[in-house]
Amino acid sequence: MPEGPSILILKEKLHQFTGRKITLASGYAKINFSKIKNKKIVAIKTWGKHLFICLSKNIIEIHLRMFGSYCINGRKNHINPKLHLQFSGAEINFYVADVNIIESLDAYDESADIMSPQWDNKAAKSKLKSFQATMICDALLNQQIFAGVGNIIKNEALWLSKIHPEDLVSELPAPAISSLIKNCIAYAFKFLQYKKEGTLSLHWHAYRQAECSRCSGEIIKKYTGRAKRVSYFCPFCQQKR
DNA sequence: ACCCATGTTCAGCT
DNA sequence: TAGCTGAACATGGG
Repeated sequence: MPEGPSILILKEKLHQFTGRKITLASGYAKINFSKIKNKKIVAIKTWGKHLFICLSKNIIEIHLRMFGSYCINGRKNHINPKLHLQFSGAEINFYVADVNIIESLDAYDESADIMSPQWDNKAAKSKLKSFQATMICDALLNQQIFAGVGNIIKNEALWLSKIHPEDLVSELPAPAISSLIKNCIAYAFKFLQYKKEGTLSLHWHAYRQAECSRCSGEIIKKYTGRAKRVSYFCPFCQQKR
């Protein structure tokens, strides 16, 4: 489910619950349910792939990881919710998610969130400078630099900027870095739009593609970087430097 | 039916 | 000791 844009959609869907009281909270999450029972939701926020259900005192932090899902005003049949929030005549269920109760959002720097109006290009460039020996495919997935970027955005942004996923940060000239950051943000918002339309996969240029939509050459699938995450790229358009 | 994947943490090793 | 790697988690779609 996740990647920043999908979490933003979740936030929008949960907006209707602001001001509402959690009448009952349950699930197999290892949290102190008494901290959220009978509490009112004051805001729904996000940072990267993290969702925050803000109460007056505490914050419920949810991360959907790879397999997480949710159901608003409904339940899945054969799976127990990690977190079930009951309201008068409404409910929210989260499945297979990481759930924590935290005290503040201080640890989350909004200027590193690719979907935030606070996003800061210069800060990202400056952080990248301390990752010279890191492959760009890994740097893009670093949530401290690009919170919200996942494997789809990574692959598409690299393709758009014609950068090889295994290039080291040190090998990339400044204009390439600028282009990559620009495309990253721009594509994240395209992702948001396509996801809402239900047309996300129709717009992929590299991710899970067989053929490059620019040169018609073969797209390579390779496990790259420290994280050994899949990169899809066109070896012709995205030449190694 | 099997394989794979929009993610991250952490134990355990060198 | 610090840095790295693979395991672990766990579901659903192709």
